Amino acid sequence: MKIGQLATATGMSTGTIRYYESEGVVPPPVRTDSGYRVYAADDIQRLDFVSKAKRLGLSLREIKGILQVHDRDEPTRGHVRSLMDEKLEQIDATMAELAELRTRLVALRGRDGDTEDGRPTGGQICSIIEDV
Amino acid sequence: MKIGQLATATGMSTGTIRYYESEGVVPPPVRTDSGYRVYAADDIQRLDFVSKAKRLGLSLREIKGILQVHDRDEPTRGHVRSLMDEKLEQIDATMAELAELRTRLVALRGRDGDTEDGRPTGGQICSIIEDV
DNA sequence: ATTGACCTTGCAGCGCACTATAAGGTTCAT
DNA sequence: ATGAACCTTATAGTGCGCTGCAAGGTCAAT
Repeated sequence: MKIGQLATATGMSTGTIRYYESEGVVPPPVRTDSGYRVYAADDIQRLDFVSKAKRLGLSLREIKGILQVHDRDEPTRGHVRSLMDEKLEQIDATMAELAELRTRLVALRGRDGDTEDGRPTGGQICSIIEDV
Repeated sequence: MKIGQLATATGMSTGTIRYYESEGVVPPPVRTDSGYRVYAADDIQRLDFVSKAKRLGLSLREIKGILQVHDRDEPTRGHVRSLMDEKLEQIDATMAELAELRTRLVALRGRDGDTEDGRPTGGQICSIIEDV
């Protein structure tokens, strides 16, 4: 299988696959005499794994980490579980931040600090933002 | 006031202020004969405005937009309100996405697809991720 | 006159995950 | 033999908001 076919099979671009190789996410494949990359069916699975992990919000760096554990023939489950715990914490933190921001925005949005024509007083730029 | 004093007054770095100038967020100030930037008290207020707007999650581009409205001597309130409405929509969308991701992560995390030692079967890399 | 603290410019680099482009080589069918 | 479709590499650019550096100019005090 050449890189174009692998790209079609996985829904990625050839550029992305080469980029993953440069980042060590996929190993350098065998080459033909003329230098073309040659892939095996395993590589489809590996790239599908990358796609799925990405959809779960894991970064390339994190995915590379999981794959390295796997490539060392160590079990990945524990590693992945703690990664997911981290992700969950991050998600909760982000959601809390967003919720707070939302509250602030809603409160400010409804305020009526400026004059009738929407112009603030006293040289302000926009009291909705400035009176925090 | 020279740029260092303005930086101290606003809690920004001189680099940031020069960057803002290059991006049109603050206008090019008057210069001394030797080329030093000279600022007025107004500029502190403008930069404080930028800080506050950033803390509300507005991008520099959006902040620049508000300031341009203000610099044209038009009222900013309506503009800022609709910007905030956009932000609120974005926040809600992001939070919904995160909530869904969270649900998926929690569900997957607790699963028990791999064998006793945390190793998946059938050549998989990590069934927690792959069995989606 | 020299030190030290400030100021100037322009340009490069960060992290992230790619995408795009140029300039060339290969393979296969016609 | 020619063309299309594929492949190769290296390099640069994207968006965001800065930060850091080098190489020099200025200003005030000593």
